[in-house]
Amino acid sequence: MSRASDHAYTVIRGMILAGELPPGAQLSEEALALRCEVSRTPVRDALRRLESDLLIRRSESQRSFVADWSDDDIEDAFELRAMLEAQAARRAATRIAPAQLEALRHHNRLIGAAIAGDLADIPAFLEHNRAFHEIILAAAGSSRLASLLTRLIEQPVVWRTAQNYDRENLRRSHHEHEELVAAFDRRDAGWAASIMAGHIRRAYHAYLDAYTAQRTAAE
Amino acid sequence: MSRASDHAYTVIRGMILAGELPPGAQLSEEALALRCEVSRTPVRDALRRLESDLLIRRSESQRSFVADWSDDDIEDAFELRAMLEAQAARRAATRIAPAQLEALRHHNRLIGAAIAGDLADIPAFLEHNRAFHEIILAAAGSSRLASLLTRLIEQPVVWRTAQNYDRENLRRSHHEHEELVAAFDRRDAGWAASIMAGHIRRAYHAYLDAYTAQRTAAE
DNA sequence: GTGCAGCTTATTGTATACAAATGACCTAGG
DNA sequence: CCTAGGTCATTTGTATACAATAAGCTGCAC
Repeated sequence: MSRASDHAYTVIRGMILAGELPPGAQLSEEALALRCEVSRTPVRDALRRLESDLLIRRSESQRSFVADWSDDDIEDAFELRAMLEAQAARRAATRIAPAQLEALRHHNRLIGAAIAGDLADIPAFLEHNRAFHEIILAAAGSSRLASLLTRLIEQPVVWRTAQNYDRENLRRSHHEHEELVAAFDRRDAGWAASIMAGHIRRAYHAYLDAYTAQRTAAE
Repeated sequence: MSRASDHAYTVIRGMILAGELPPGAQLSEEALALRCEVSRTPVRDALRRLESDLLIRRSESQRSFVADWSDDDIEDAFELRAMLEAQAARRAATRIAPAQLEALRHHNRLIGAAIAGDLADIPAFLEHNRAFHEIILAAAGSSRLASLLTRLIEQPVVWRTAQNYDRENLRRSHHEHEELVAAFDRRDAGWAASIMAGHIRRAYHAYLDAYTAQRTAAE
């Protein structure tokens, strides 16, 4: 979209993801406009988009608040994501182009490289992981599915999960990607869907472990 | 939302659903503002919402067009809807309150009444059918699921389907609702999900039949 | 002390003017 | 006749002023 509106979207989204705007905080259009150095109009636009991303919720009187997620909400989000990503993998298995398959192999090789050293390169892992899943979503060839899924991925909780991955989970994730590539190579839709569902559910439990550890540590 | 913006949303949405704005038509904010007798600001707001509903698509240069749906798109929408509504039924089965169960029975009785006479009362059928599915979605207790599903239901194609239901499909729909109530009554999540998935897929084929008949008649 | 009424203030909704960008058309040159 | 370039019209983006509405607060009555 346009410059000012995009800028506002990126800035506000960044502040939410960074925790600068904590869950439950009220958002004033005027304050955000000052912060982003644009007028209220593009800020309103950005808020609507963030609301559709479920990063913001609005009260019945149209005031905006940073969404806060209960444990049930988080489980719910992972459950839906598992279902939809599995469906994406199912569709992709019979539609994926050779070039896309090669691109998957490429990104997973780089994921392997990122986690190979003594200190894992988490930003590189995240980037190639994102690209990997994006290719599958593109190969699924369903704009509706893509539209639904982008509302569930890269949300605060999901985004933070990988930050807390331990070495074992990084290795498993890399291995599951390899299995996905194998399933795509054989054009086995059921296999691809099963691996993907498990892949997301494992990520959920990895998140739970990390989150529980954090909460315990905070006490 | 607010008065003018809501009004614009309702009017534009109505024009699209009624076919007054045909698929592929370009939408000018100014023209719609005149038509709705409001300024461009609430029209822009309404267009963003309709875009998020997938009723409108925007070109890369931000111009708005009425979305047109290929046969694949339609199959895709029904497939996703079947998956998500089945998930809603699965969750609802173990969470539904006695009062909600009774409300389901109530609406399905009225559906039965609406299709009992020689001439079926389609508006009543649609209204109680909508209420029936809405109760299940509420009982599922997942705002995320609700948010995703509302983007798929009541879209042009889905909406037109019931208009073309023949007596046999109306009767089947009523019967499937009864089975859903039975599954909820037994708290059988798997059963409820299966019935719901079949319910939506049957609706898809009913749509296909009606659509094919229309196309054949048009030649 | 509690609760309600009315006012004050903060916040969002709408209209309008203007700026920027895009697309179409038309003309000039090959 | 076709293409390239530029100009003009159309359309969307942004800023700002003003209107409407909702939240919060103060003070009064009970």
